[in-house]
Amino acid sequence: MALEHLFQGSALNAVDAKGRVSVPAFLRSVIERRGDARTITLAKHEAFPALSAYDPAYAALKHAKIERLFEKQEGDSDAALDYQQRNLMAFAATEEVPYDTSGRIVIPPMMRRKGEIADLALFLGAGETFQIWNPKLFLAEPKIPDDMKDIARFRLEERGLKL
Amino acid sequence: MALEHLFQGSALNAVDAKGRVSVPAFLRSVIERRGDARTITLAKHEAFPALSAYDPAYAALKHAKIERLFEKQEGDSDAALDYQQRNLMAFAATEEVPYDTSGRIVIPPMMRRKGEIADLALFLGAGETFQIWNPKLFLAEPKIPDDMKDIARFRLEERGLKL
DNA sequence: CCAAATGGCATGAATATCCATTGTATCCCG
DNA sequence: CGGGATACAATGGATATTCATGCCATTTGG
Repeated sequence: MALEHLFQGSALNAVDAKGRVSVPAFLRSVIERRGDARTITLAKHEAFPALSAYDPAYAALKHAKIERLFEKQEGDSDAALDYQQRNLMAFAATEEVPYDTSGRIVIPPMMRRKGEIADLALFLGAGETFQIWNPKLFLAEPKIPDDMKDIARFRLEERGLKL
Repeated sequence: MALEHLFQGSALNAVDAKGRVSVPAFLRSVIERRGDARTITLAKHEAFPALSAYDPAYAALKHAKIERLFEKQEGDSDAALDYQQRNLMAFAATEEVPYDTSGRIVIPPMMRRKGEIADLALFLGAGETFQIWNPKLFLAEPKIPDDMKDIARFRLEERGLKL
């Protein structure tokens, strides 16, 4: 059980007033190699103030992971509740959005709020999934090691922004 | 689970103004024997002021290791955070670049900065991966034994450079 | 009928692809 | 054993494509 193509790399793109943003081409190419879809599922990240994003192929894998975890925990007192919550988290709390011919998505208002996305979106490959951050929050996040933050610093600098 | 073909040997190639550099043919042949890809993933080396480089086959191996480790630790209090950090380190902090028909890659600006690569690139086979150094930094690195540095000295001399 | 959302097009910059030249190691035949 | 010929590798430069993004047109829903 493993996905063949992995998301990697980073990019910083502009979010316009309508919440539209280009998904970097190198991430789209992974989606299109994994399947023939042109959609992205967005979710609040479990651990960070950011969005987690993935394609339909990963959604199936995610489901399998939840099932497996449940089997492992079976018998634990709160396993059933945990299982329900994970499923809701994975499916109710997500939104699927298509990207257009030029590779742009509209971040739905709820997700924009949950991920605290403003006018810049930092895309980070994370293997099976990728993440979308407000670069400001990424730099402020204590759980992110400092040398990782260099990615954001570099991408901002590249655009002539410093923050 | 081990890769059959290993990177070995050394070479010193020129980096042009656009950041283009030829990947030595003997390294490319290993990549192409491991899989059918023609891309290289670049990362900052964990211990040295240099770049670590590998092919998609090795990236998949790395991904599998991270997943297995997580499944083993699942339930531990900080397993989830550890997992997230490992994934970001392995995938967000790296960049995948294709090489063209003549075997050249463009070192992305961020990697060029992280690896402190100037106008010469020293390629060193390291088994499962290979490294790309600024030869000047290689010679200056205290953790590298002197007889290893003879490789760089020889390659420089070969080009009529001394440093 | 208006406001907002969506899809399509234009542009400038960044990127990739192609072609040409040079150098070097190898091979073959004299 | 020597010398030329040949193939491959590395590199420089020019051209062609692609990407991100602003702008405008069309649609949709209230």
